[in-house]
Amino acid sequence: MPETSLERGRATRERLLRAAVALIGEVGWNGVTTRLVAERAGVAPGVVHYHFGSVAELLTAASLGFVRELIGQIGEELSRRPDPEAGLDWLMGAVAVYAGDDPASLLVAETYLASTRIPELRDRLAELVLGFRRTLAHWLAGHGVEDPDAVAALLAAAIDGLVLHHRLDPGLDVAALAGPARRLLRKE
Amino acid sequence: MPETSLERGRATRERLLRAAVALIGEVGWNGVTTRLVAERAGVAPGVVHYHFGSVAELLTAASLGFVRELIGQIGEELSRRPDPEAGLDWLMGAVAVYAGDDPASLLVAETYLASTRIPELRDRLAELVLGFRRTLAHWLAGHGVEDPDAVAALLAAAIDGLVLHHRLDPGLDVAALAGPARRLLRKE
DNA sequence: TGTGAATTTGGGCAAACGCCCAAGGCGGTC
DNA sequence: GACCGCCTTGGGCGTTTGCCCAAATTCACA
Repeated sequence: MPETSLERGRATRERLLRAAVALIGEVGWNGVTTRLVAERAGVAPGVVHYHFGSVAELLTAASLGFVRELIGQIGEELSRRPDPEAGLDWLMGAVAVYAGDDPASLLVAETYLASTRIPELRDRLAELVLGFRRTLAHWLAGHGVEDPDAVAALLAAAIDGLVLHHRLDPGLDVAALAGPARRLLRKE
Repeated sequence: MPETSLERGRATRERLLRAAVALIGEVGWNGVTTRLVAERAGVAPGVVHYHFGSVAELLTAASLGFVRELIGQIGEELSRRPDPEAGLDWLMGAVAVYAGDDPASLLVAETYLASTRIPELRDRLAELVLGFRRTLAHWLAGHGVEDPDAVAALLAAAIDGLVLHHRLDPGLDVAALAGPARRLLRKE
């Protein structure tokens, strides 16, 4: 299996990123240590600081990559729905699937919080969230919803908030909120 | 100023709790250390583990106390409003005041996140949030809003989500969202 | 088969961590 | 004034942390 050093390096870097994504959700942003992520990736501890300047840098890259992909997938799913009502139903259903204690939900929450302490992360995350809100607003506007920007901001915030609350109250029936949420789509 | 040992102890404990509240917002849950909180409170490091079993215990007590008071104040303010529309306006205005990077907002966010790793904290926080949602639902129901429970859940989630998003995008005009949010209050 | 650049190894370092504890105040009670 | 219980002090213990680095390894290429 011929393999150049560069390719091996790239593959190792990728393994570190994947290990970091998994661990942020499992043990939290501050729980991910040099040695832990190295062990999970199956490499020696020193490798971490060869590929990344610091642990924080690794975590930043890993979390941003994950959030970017997640947002892209949501946007794609929404664009497939025939109307905003169907989109809202799907959205609430998707949020309901995440109990709030799954690694994906936790990673997103951890990233939000960590972004308050890491300027670089905050700026990049802000771009992503802003882009998502714009996508949402554009999609709403295309279906005749009034005040699409404001409704998009409310929906985006509600989604993130629901993930947090669902964790605290697993009995919360998120999917059932789609009905009242539809009121946001109606005209004056 | 005659003062018994018990009174002095109580005062010190209170100082530690206040210092912890301030520091959680400033440096984050995991950034609060034994020595840091002791220095802020103006006491020797050993005092922390005399009054509290562990640092986590101190942080749990401090954050829960703060959130409890905050929720109580919000509920009180809402009950003073003549109708849900006015309440919503006040609520959004209050959220808008918090830029998301103030200690209070950060403390709430930190507490949410920490609660995913500390069962004791999660249970107590869940009680508080559930209570707030019930207060909100009761207030909405009293004004003839349909599906008060669902609307309360959506509003509570949106508030927390907006605090997070406002931090990422300081340009977000939260107060302006009150208009579209009113649609949630209307009858079918 | 040798050379060199990229990658990997694993131990080492200083700093910071939570928690502990013997010793020392500091009032209120006899 | 001696005692007693509560509170406070500040240093110490063992552990873990991020990051470093000289040496070893790997593989394409000469």
